[in-house]
Amino acid sequence: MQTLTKNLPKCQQCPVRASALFGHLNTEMLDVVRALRTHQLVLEVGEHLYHQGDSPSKAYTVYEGWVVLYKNTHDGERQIIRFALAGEFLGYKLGNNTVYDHSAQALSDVKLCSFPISEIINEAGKHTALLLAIQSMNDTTMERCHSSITSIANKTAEQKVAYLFLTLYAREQEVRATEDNCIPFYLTQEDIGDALGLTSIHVNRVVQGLRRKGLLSCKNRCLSLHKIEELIEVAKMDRFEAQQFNLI
Amino acid sequence: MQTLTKNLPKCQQCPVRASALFGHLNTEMLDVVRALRTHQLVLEVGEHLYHQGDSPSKAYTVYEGWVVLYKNTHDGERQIIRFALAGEFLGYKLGNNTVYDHSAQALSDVKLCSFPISEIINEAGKHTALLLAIQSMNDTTMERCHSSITSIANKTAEQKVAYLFLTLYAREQEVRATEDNCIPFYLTQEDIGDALGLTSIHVNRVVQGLRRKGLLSCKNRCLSLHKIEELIEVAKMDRFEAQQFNLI
DNA sequence: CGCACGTTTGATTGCAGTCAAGCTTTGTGG
DNA sequence: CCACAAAGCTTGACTGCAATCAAACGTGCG
Repeated sequence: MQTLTKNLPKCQQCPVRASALFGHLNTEMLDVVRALRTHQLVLEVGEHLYHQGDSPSKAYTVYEGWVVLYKNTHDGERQIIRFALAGEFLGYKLGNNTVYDHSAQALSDVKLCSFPISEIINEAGKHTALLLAIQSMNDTTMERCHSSITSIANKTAEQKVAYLFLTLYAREQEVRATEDNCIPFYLTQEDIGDALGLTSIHVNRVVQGLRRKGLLSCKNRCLSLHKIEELIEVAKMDRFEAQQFNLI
Repeated sequence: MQTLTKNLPKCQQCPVRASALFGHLNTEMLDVVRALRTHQLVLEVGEHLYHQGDSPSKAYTVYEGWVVLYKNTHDGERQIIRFALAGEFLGYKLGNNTVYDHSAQALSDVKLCSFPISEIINEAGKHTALLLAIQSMNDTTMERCHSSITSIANKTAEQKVAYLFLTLYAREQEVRATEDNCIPFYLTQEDIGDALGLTSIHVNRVVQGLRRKGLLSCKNRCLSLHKIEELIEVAKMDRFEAQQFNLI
């Protein structure tokens, strides 16, 4: 893990700002936030940002790359809780005697902006706008969690996989609109399985099925969705949710 | 839904205070909170507190009874997100153009304390202690959500059911310690199925299995766990989590 | 080149869903 | 207070989706 403290990029020109935590803060508030950002972190693929059981002291926004959050399970496997993409907020948890219930690991090379939690709290007390921004980010994460539960508990393997692809695709498109409807994709089939409660073998069969139907292609760490509408149908994603993700 | 505005119980003598959102606030802060609580609500079994799609304006703490939070699924069923027991906080979500992603319904007769969200925000800006209390409640809910995902995705039906029973039992014990290790239990087997992604028929078989092993009994809306240690083993609940729930 | 990691294929197994029907409890109205 | 309906629980037979086991194939990297 490498730490950068000099020549940090300006928040106002931040490429992920629009979709990031602090997206809808005004210029003045942005200065407050920037003052909190003490440094940037660089992680290589596979490196951990924190481990389950660590005491939290910093929160982070992903500047570039993908981070996976996971819990260790009873049988020595891992359950992936969520994927944090560019612009997203993670690690925010109050620290007195509490510890992280999950680990955070880099899925690609990752760059993060780092904020001391105690100072965030401090500033949030002074600026309602910041408080609202954080709470609103929290709400989004919570809703994603709810959708995750719903998906994992009630859908077939094909529906789950299609759903996951659609949501990752939509979230990635939001930060970096690509003309060729292709996004960088850092997950192995094992990762997908660990996120959805499936074996990588079954994920493989399902992904092949989706490919054969011409709905998507996925090679060279790059995912293309060819028929969004049909995928939404396959995933049994409801219209409201599809709209929230800007898919229709 | 009935609204009470007079002779509201004092927060300082609140039976659920210790485990409630505002449990670790000092007396002074408690007065601030009480001032926010404009009224109490009374719901009968089956009544809704709010529906998926409603705009949030109030947050609530459960004063007595059980509330179920659920999402409608693509196939017309429902996925239960969580159960809110006495002392818990729900409905807290920022309101500008956003709507609830789930519904809240009374599982028993329920009494709630009601707080305008905008005023909570206001006061949280003035009192860091309140901000921390809310954030800490948020963290707990989030962690429960993570555990839910892990349980639903990776456990067998028997493990999931045992796990759910243990957690509900522990949470209920926390507010009202019962000498006869028996808690009021408001769930049907259908509810359990909807929470865990199982059919009620399969839940039935599993519950019978646990009964036959002498691990628990459940009749007359009353649940007793006879062998906690063994249930923890069956549920594959890890020691750390069991400790968090005060089960060991 | 060879190893490690990820993907692919096939055969078999088993957990939980589905369908169908009977039983028990609860609660409501005559 | 009884009758009957509705809701919830229980049982059995059968089915199917996804796990498991086993092994081969690609591919990128040291």
